[in-house]
Amino acid sequence: MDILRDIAPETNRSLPIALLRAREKVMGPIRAMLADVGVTEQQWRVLRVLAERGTLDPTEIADRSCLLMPSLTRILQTLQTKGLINREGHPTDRRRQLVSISGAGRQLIADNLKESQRLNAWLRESFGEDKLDALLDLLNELDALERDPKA
Amino acid sequence: MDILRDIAPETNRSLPIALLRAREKVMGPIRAMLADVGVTEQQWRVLRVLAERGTLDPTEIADRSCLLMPSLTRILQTLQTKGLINREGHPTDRRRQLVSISGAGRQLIADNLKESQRLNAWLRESFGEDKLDALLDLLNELDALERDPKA
DNA sequence: GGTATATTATTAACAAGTTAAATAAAATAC
DNA sequence: GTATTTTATTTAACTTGTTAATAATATACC
Repeated sequence: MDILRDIAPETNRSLPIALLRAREKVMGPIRAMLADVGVTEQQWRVLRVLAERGTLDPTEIADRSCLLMPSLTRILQTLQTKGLINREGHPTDRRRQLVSISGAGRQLIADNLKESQRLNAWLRESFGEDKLDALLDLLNELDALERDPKA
Repeated sequence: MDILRDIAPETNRSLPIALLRAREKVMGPIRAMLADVGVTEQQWRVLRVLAERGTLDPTEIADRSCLLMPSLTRILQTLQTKGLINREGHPTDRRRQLVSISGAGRQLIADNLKESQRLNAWLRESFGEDKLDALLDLLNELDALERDPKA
């Protein structure tokens, strides 16, 4: 009946689930805001990266927005259909392409800037600047761990 | 060009992305292990909950395994096809059903117990017991925040 | 130069996330 | 005791996550 007693901590002591719940808490309001504008959380991430860094190739976009290439391929198609990005071939490497945000894309970001800032401010205030920093530090440290294949 | 300078922190200072990366770090090895057995991360979560708490109705499974009902519906269908769970109608409330793990389901969990424990041990050792606890505390605290609709 | 290898991006196939709506049974109102 | 409302679950439609396969181009090296 309780084979798992030793490996199944209460769900709030399970790191994967705790990460899932925390992420949902943070993303919920953002998703709601974006739904009104008709873009998904991932499309928003791509637009932000492009607005922030300028023209990029898909590989770098995927890296910076934490998306896998197959997902990004579909997302770029969607964003292009919506007229939120521009794509052109890379001048010297014909495998690659160059992607940049369009004027409409910039406008969409500008339209949601204020609300996005409000959500960030809410987080900093309710949770506390110090705790937020501590949490980010721990998360980055966890992400930096190296796991050797079969230790 | 940099409308976002003030709301777009470096990606490792963005909480949603940091949570995403940390989760991938933790789940990667687990997913790899489960792939060999032919179950997904979410199916594994459902099986664990059932093994841990016994017979439950879908609503409680969804709550404990952090899945939305539509996802759970599909997952339960898959698990039933694989013979890993049993389903029966609720004796008094015919809207509900009762789900329990099958012998094969228990066996699958037992087969992966050792490896799962090794992964947990690796995490505790590489990251540190104290940091792990601190991280879980912060995540739970974040999850407990109340956000009023339009503050 | 020409072949093997690596890199970039896309496609395919299936599982899951998300929102909205549909369905069905039970509880409640009056 | 029927109409209405609430609750439990499923279905639908669309987007993304994930792994594997494929096509096209670049690079390495003989």
